[in-house]
Amino acid sequence: MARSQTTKKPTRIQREKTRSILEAALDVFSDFGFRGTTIDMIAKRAGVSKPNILYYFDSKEAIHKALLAELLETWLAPLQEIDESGDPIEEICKYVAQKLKMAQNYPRESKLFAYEVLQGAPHILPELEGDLKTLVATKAEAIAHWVAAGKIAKIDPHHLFFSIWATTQHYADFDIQVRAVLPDGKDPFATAGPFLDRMYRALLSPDPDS
Amino acid sequence: MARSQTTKKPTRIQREKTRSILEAALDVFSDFGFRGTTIDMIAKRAGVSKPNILYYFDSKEAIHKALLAELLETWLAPLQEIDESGDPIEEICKYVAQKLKMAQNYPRESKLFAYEVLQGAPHILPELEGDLKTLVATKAEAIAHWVAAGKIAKIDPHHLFFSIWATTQHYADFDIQVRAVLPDGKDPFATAGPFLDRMYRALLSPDPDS
DNA sequence: ACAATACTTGACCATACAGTCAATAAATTT
DNA sequence: AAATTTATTGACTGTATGGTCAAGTATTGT
Repeated sequence: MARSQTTKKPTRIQREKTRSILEAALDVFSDFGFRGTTIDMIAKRAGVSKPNILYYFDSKEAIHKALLAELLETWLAPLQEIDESGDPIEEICKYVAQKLKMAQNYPRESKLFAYEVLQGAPHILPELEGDLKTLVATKAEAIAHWVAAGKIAKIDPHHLFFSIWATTQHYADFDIQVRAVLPDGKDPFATAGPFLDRMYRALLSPDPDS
Repeated sequence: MARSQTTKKPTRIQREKTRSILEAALDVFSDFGFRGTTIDMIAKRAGVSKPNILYYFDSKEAIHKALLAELLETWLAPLQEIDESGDPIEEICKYVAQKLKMAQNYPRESKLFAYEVLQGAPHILPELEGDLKTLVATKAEAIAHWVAAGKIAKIDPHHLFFSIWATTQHYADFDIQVRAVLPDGKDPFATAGPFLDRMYRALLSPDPDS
């Protein structure tokens, strides 16, 4: 029995099944949350039996953890790309655009993350207080330099990031509300792009007097 | 047996108990979500037995619905106050400040709402597509007038609301993440206030050329 | 004081669900 | 093709939990 994490190298079937289970689990977890999801839902979605799922993962929680671990890497990638030597406003706007695209193309990941944080981040609090905090601190430093050099307006870098995360992920996490409120036929993402671009350019443009 | 919604007028005990149960339920639901909450948790929190809870409410779902119904009223109140005849930028900034204060003082309500919408708004979708949509349409109209009159910059009113909801509620819903990332000793709400005020003033200030 | 009504809860029931196990089937190795 | 290892699942177990019930206690009205 090569159940879940043995030290052996995975077979072809193991790799494929693991992937398809994670894929199905992401579907279900992002819709119903951890507690709202049953292993049977994941099994049905993946087209296998429940014991088969538990042959590849030790528990429901193990699947959840695996998803979150994968998630964090891709989720933070765009932030790393912010380049202090580039043009400040273009760098930030590029980041905003990237985050919005991610909300559009990876809404399941966004919602999984939202559930986790709402819950109090039981699984990823250490990562938030560790990797994320230091990464943000570094980038906040860069932005502080831009401010000090008068290249952008005097704004708090941390709250800048919070506002970007909030405004972009909102379109994934609160998708139902956005579509309920928006006039019929108006595409959320297509119209959000220009709005956010304009908002951050206005916010960051340095004061005339300085 | 005067179980839950009979047509009789409620006794003193009924009013008090109902309130204390809802209070306890808000605590627990906002922390663990609907599925993550058990009636026993609510009972323990409220200091009564489980059957006693079910004496006042027909089901766990009934408690949840009651909370959401209450919530929506208070939640939308600040939006109604936006006054087209007032100063545009001051009206919007007042709204932002009010929403931020609500996130600070009523984080449980914010999280309850977040869970509900993440879930796909199973209980309040009708209200979102009805009351909320029309209210937003009205206020969006007012903002469109301000834009047309050149009093504020050309921005999409709907996305303006989305960004305000996102940025303010973020501090309640993602509280754990905000505190994990923010440098020690820096108060989230105290520092968010000025940031958001500045952001929306920058966004809304009319272009010099127009 | 007495009755009637409102309130409270321990014990219970039925179901849902995470996780196990033994027995079978499919791959893979020899 | 036999042996071995890997994969698969039906049937099962134990527990958690939403909800009921009957039997008691407090409160209120007269």
